[in-house]
Order: sequence, then C-alpha cells, then structure tokens
Amino acid sequence: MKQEKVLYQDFLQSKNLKLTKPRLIIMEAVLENHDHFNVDDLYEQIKMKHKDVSRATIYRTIPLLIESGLVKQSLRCESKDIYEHTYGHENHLHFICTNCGKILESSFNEVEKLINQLAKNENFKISEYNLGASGLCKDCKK
Amino acid sequence: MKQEKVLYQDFLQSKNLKLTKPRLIIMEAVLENHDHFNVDDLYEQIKMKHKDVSRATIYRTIPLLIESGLVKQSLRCESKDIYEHTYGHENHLHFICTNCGKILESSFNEVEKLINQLAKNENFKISEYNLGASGLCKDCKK
DNA sequence: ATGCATTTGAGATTCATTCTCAATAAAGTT
DNA sequence: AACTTTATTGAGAATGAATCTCAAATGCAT
Repeated sequence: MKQEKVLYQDFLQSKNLKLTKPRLIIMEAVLENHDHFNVDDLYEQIKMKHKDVSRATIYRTIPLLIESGLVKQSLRCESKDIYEHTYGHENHLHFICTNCGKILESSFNEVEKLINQLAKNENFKISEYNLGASGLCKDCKK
Repeated sequence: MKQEKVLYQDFLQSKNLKLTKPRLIIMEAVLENHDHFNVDDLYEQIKMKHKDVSRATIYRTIPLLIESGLVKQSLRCESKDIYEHTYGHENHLHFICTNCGKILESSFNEVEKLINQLAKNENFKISEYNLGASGLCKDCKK
C-alpha cells in the first residue's frame, strides 16, 4: 500500500530520522505480511529476496514501525516476541490453540464497545487492545 | 486458604509428585499474593521470611501451580513472565498504564459472555482468557 | 531406620534481545 | 559533484530470563 509508505516516511521525517535502505526493506517485508510474524521471519523473508539487513537493524526498526502505527506487538509465541501488521487490518480477537499453535481471529466490534465502556468507567484512555483466549481449536478438541 | 492447599496436594498426588518443603513454601508465597508477581518477587518474598528456595525450584514449580489451577500466566512486564494467583479470584480485564505501569482491573462478566459466544461460533474451546488493553490511566492522562 | 526414586541447589547453558563501536551512508552546503 | 556533519548500520559482544545438568539431599513406602 502506498498509503502506509507515506505514513512511515512522514513519521520518520517528523522525528528527524533518515529514510535509509534498511528501513525501507524492513517496511516492505512487513507490508507483505498479512498476519503474525517475528524477527526471524522478517530476517528470512528479506534474505529470500536477496536483500540483506542485519538482525540488529530489524530489532531496532520494529519500535519505529510500532510508533508509526503500521505494526503492533502481539502475543508471544515460543518465547519470541511476535508482531502483527495492523494498518489497514481490523482489530480482532485471537483464539490461540494451545495444542497446534494455530491462531484464529474473530470479530471485534461488540467486544470493543463493551471494553470502551469499562475503560470509560475507570477513566482510562485505551491506546491498544489486547484481547484473546487460549484453548483448543475445533480440530484439536477431538 | 485451606482449600487451595488441598487442591494442590491432590494434584501432586494424582501426578505422583512429592509434597516437598520447597513446593509448600512456594505455594504459601503464592497464596499471599493477591495480585501479580514474577519469579523474583516470589524469591524475595520467601527470603524475607527466612525460608530458602532456589530460583531454579521456583521456575520448576510454577508449571505445577498452573496445572493445579491456582495460578495463571499473565501479561509480561519488563521482559519477565508474570503470573497471577487466580484460584478464588474472579477473572478480570487488565488495563495497563504504559506510563506508570499501574494495572487496573475491571469486571468481566459481560465481556466473558460475548467472548464465549464468539468462541462458540468458531467451535473453539476456551481454557483461559487473556483480556486487556494498554493506554493511560486517569493520573497519567493529564 | 533403610533403600530407592524423586527433587533440590548451584552453577553452567541457552537463546532472544540489546548494546557497543568502528565503518558507512544520508542529506544539506558549497 | 565533492565535502561535512550527523545518524545509522553490521558484527559481534554483552545481558538476562529461563532452562538444563548432575551430584547431594529429601520424601516416603516398607
């Protein structure tokens, strides 16, 4: 998406950060992901395309992607931090299968309304939702 | 609470695990916590009472406490796993302040109902909820 | 008490993440 | 286009939470 690139560029500019090749490569890799990924996923994905960026730079760039609103941190998996590409992707609930690791996503609107109300009662300003449940998916239930 | 101790003992017995002194000490420390704690918190808490258990044993014992239903894993904080004493404590939502680190808890019933319905639609069997949002608490909003 | 299997403690190990620092690249200036 | 300044990068070292190892200690049935 063009729009995301612009958003990212504007963000970098507003912070006096340079639009470097590694930062672009990493952003592009993220845009290709329409679900969850971790640092190693990005690293492999970038290598696959014969580009090259160090892991250190990926680790350094993720906070920028988060601040610019393209990405958010998600649940952890296999003791690694995982992230999701959020811009242009609706918020959703995660149902994580503890048996096979699959992540189902479910709609969010009603839950969001309810949570917003609760937050209002507490006078709390939500900036990010983190909603899910773990258990067994339909295949593993049997 | 007596009941939790019994539950724990029964669990250990059912798995042919021994009821050792360290396992009791750790359980007692957990029972004293009515909110969130990490491994170091438990370690310090135990030392304070002039008892002694190694960190390794705490790490080994937590999965037992989780399996027996006294404790559940919660969000992470400062890159440490954190846990909460759940037995006899209602489920709740967490509102985590990204500025001061405070954790507010809010009621849960309606959200639970809604999520249960969504899980049912996906044919997913929930074993544990993980519900929260991060943002700014009323003091940090200003 | 005795014997056997389990558990413990201490320290070593692992592995994701962060840090360090010399080398490199971006972007503005002439 | 070459020069300057300052931010950024890559490689490897460092950190630190969590896990593992193994000899010594403990629980528990007999």
